[in-house]
Amino acid sequence: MSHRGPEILEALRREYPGVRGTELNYRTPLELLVATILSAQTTDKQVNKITPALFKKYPNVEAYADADPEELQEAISSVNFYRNKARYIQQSAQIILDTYHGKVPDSMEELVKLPGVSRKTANVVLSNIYGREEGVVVDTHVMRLSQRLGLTDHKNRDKIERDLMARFPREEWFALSNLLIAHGRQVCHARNPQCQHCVLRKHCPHYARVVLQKEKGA
DNA sequence: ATCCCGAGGG
DNA sequence: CCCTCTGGAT
Repeated sequence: MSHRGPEILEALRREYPGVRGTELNYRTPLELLVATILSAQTTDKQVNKITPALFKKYPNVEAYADADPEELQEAISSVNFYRNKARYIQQSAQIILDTYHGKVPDSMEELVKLPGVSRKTANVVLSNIYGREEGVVVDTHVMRLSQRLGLTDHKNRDKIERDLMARFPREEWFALSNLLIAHGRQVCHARNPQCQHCVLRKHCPHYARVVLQKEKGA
């Protein structure tokens, strides 16, 4: 089972040589933290559409902390769960100001204390900004592909992350996250996975099942 | 109708 | 484990 790890990574690297990190647009740690909070159950494209104006209106931590809650909501109203997210961003900003001298913390332990930040968001910030691979970014794509590829039997995010961390060496965690996400977006879709174009077919139990189903149906 | 780089609460 | 939040694209 775990022997497929290196082959999967190698095939994905060949397929997506340009993949480096997040597709979210940002210039500072704070901007990435905010963009990542906004990206929950929302496409990166959708987030990138609103962040230029948002970052201009709220240029620093103080601006978010002092923001009028309704104005902040309005500024992000086109993304999903905007009321929760506005609250998370403002509360996180206040904590960063009070506890971390206005600087976005650079450890998993501190990041996950922020409201709206769990391991997934923390991993995005840590790996993209600070070059730290404390874990694997388990988003909806990584979750789905890990299950289809038989890299995990779990459906819980943290358990899937543990399985991936156990199967791949730490120095591959960042690349693995980004490659699985790229493949999920381009080929291994939630609804109609393009298995005919998939470079991981021969490693994929899900594909084997799909083929079997077809043969039986035909 | 279903999905998108989820998190918090029960 | 489950549910809610909740808008825009497909």
